[in-house]
Amino acid sequence: MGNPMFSVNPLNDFRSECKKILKESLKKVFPELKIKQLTLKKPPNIELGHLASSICFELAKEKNEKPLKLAEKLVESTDKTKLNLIEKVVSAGGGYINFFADIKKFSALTIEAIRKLNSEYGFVKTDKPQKIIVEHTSVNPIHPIHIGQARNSMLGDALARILKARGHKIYRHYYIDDVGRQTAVIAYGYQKLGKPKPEGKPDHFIGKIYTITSCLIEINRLKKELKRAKTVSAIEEINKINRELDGWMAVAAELKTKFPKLFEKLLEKISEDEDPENMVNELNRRYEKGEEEAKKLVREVSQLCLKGFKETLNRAGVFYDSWDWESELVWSGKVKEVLNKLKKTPYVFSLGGVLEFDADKVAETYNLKRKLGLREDYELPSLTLVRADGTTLYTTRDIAYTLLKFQKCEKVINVVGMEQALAQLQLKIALYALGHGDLAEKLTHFAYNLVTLPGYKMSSRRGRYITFDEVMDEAVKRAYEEVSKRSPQLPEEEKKKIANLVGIGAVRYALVEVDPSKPVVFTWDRVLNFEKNSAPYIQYSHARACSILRKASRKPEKPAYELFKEKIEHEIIMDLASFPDTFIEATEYLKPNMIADFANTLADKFNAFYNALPVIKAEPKELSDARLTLVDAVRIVLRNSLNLIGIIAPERM
RNA sequence: GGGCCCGUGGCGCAGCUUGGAUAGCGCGUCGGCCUUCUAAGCCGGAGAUCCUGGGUUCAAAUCCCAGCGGGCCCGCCA
Repeated sequence: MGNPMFSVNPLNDFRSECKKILKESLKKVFPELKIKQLTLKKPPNIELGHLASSICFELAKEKNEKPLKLAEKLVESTDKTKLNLIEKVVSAGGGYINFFADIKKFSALTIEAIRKLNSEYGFVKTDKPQKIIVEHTSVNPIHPIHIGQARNSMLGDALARILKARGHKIYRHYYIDDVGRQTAVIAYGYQKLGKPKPEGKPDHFIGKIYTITSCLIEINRLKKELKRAKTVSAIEEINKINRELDGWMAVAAELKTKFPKLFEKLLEKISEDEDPENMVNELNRRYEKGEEEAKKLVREVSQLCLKGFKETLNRAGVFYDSWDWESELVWSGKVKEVLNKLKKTPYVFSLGGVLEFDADKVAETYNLKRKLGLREDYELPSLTLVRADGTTLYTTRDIAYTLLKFQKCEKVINVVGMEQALAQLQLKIALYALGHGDLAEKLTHFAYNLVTLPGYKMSSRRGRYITFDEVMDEAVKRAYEEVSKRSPQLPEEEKKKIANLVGIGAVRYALVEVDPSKPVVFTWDRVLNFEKNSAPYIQYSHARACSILRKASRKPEKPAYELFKEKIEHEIIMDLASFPDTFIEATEYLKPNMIADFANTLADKFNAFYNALPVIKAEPKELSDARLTLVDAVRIVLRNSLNLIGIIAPERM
């Protein structure tokens, strides 16, 4: 047969051989049987075998025989002369067929593949590479990125990394939402303050102004509404407004204590205006129209904020290929164009001066409900496309943006919070209405759940959030203390470098490790976890592997893999061989958390191995050599898997 | 009211797409291990109606139906 010297997917090689052998046996025992797809799984315990088939359970009924009897027959009829990677085949349990790998050959195949492919091991290339845009983060440039939004960045960046490793051409896009009322609010406040030079990090500075301005405008608006309600004595409405007002007054009090100077100044300046809310709306209208003065103002604020974002994201290891301004879509007429096309369809209607899009009708007409996973009797809400004052809404502009994205790629992945699921669905349906059903099918909403603070939701408008920056600061600080304590001999520069990649790694890991569909309650000890099931734990395992290799100070010359007799060694080899499988699955199902999980499991096993068995001093030397190659392979796979989720693997810590 | 998502030891999670052998892991807890390659570590113990009830199946944490609990959405916000 002739084994190749190395393999891109050792487990798959073994699995293929098992399937082939099993198929031949089946053919021998049941010549008339037409064999469907065989799936082999890992038994719960490696002592039972490396792969197992449960086919006999299915066959039992049809053949009217006990599963175990069938398994025994099939095992007996295997052609032992054809076994290569397989050491033996046995029947077991109630009727499983278990395959044992030949440890010597399988280890050689796996370890040599890893050491040969090195930084490419595991990253099995797709046979249909695509151009894919991953749009992620896209935080509005009105306040710093908070820890909830950081989940978006971490997931989006990890997705981009794994898809790239899979062989796709990836473009990372940041959509700058500089159009809309929220941006007008911050621009208004910034102007009222006389366009001040930022104190501290610009996005943090902007964030304070935004929250205070937004709060003051809200209070002003509610007070007016209250007055109006009182003139008509609408009791229920008065109560409702009062409750809301109380809430905002509490926010105002909070903000006043936190930022007294800024608060006082903004209060004074905003009080000069009779109707600040209208000023904001006016500014929004002027910006959409592209009036020079408005453009200059809004862009100035946005740029300031973005400067802060870039600093934060670069620090976290997140970079982009393109920063797309939403305003460009409006000014270039792309939004208008889309709107005109939509108006020509039978799905757009005018209601009280606003333009509405009848998503339900489109879904009915094109028979989309089943396809989109909705019940037939579910009525989709309509989508407002244009306000009474002629300005557009976010999703309207997003339709134009989506079409623009598809000019550059074949597939779009939007990393957007789960709470926007309906809007993302309406966007998709709008594409069908425009005759771009083909594109709609290549548009993926990668949804993730909220990060909440214990007891309450984060709210940018209320200034209640924990910033990504402060979380990273705290994590790096803690990592520094830890490194200083554990490795005082290291030079200061190196300690800082390690603290940085460990601290940030911890934060990244904490945010990708959980299934995106599950909510995360932010607690400091969760993100600052430096013990098991954390990036530092995996990084530490990697550093330990490096340390062994460093101290060995010799190349493994004659590794004798047949000397791997320990269960833990076999388990590690199996894990290492499985990495390509895990990678492919994580990529195809868009599950970056699988990678985190894999790395953690491998680190666990490696630490158990580290503790139980000597490497450098193992006897005979051929075993020591074999273990050295195993350690080297673990080192490579830990590093590769960490890199996939944007975490750096240090050689010392 | 309707839609989407989640529900696994005291707490936090994995497993569910593709049903299969004793349901994995972390925190906490109890007890051990630094004169041997970094103790950010390792080993062992205690601890589970896999939300409930039906159904499908030789086999259900996993698939289907109904219900319960929690979150999110249903805006001329994003």
